[in-house]
Amino acid sequence: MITPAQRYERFLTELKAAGVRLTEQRKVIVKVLAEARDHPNADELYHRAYVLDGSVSLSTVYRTLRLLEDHGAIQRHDFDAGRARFENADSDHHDHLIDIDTGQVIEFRSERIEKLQAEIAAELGFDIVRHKLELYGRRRG
Amino acid sequence: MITPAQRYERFLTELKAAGVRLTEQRKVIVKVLAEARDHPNADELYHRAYVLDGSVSLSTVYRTLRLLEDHGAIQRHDFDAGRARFENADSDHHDHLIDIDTGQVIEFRSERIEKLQAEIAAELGFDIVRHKLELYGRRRG
DNA sequence: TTGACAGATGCAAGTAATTCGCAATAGCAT
DNA sequence: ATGCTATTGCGAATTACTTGCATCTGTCAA
Repeated sequence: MITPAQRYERFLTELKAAGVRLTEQRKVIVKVLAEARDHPNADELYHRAYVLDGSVSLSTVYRTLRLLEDHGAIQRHDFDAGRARFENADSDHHDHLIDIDTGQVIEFRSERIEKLQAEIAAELGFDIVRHKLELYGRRRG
Repeated sequence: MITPAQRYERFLTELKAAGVRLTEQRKVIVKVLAEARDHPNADELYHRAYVLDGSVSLSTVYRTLRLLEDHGAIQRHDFDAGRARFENADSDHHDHLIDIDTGQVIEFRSERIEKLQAEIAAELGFDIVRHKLELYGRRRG
């Protein structure tokens, strides 16, 4: 199991190797991302980073998010339209189940669904580059 | 196979039955939607409607889209973040495969995937209310 | 058919999320 | 330490959509 600290180091190493300048602000934002156990949006990330370092601005959060996304370090989601959410991309691929009553996001993975998707795309003459599978449900009770 | 004209009449009947006022603008917008074979966004719908009736405004397009969505007559999609697209909701449920090179949207349906999704949700203790499955792919060549 | 009125419309202004221009600042290689 | 260039914060701009308000128009009762 990878720890937040390990993930943080891994992020920095990766960025450095890519020739990215390691500014104080980027380090803080990356740290916040590495420690996130949820799927925060830009504003939430900004607030968490600001607490650690008041020199972080929202603009830089947005710029850093794009940078990290371009480097494949994080993943962007659009669960609810109008507000992107982010998560580390180092873990295995998974899909999401969103509790429509609480907004809670549950991660899951199904080999069978992955395989079926590839089959369907192949039948239509396509190769899948990425996909989005979100289940919106209500807890049984 | 339902024709655009039939779909148009069905829309009007449905709205009238719901006590919705049938204004000239709404009729034009509904007509454009009934005839759409693609998944147009608000702006595209506005332009198509404007050609038929210059008294249609973008505001009314947005207001009508929300009205129709609330009545379950159309479906909203957020394929690419930032721009919602719409389609008639009268056809059977289907998912979408988006060609990342051309933006073309292909519809498909897989019973097996639908069933798997329900199974997965059940395992996690949820009932699915709705879901979103979008495959983003590239044509084989 | 007409008249009244609640609900719908266009316009322009307002939001919310995100991006951008620019002058000041700070990594990092030397 | 120094210089070059990328990066930053700020506020303004952009995009997609929503809303306030005065005016207009379906609809229904007479």
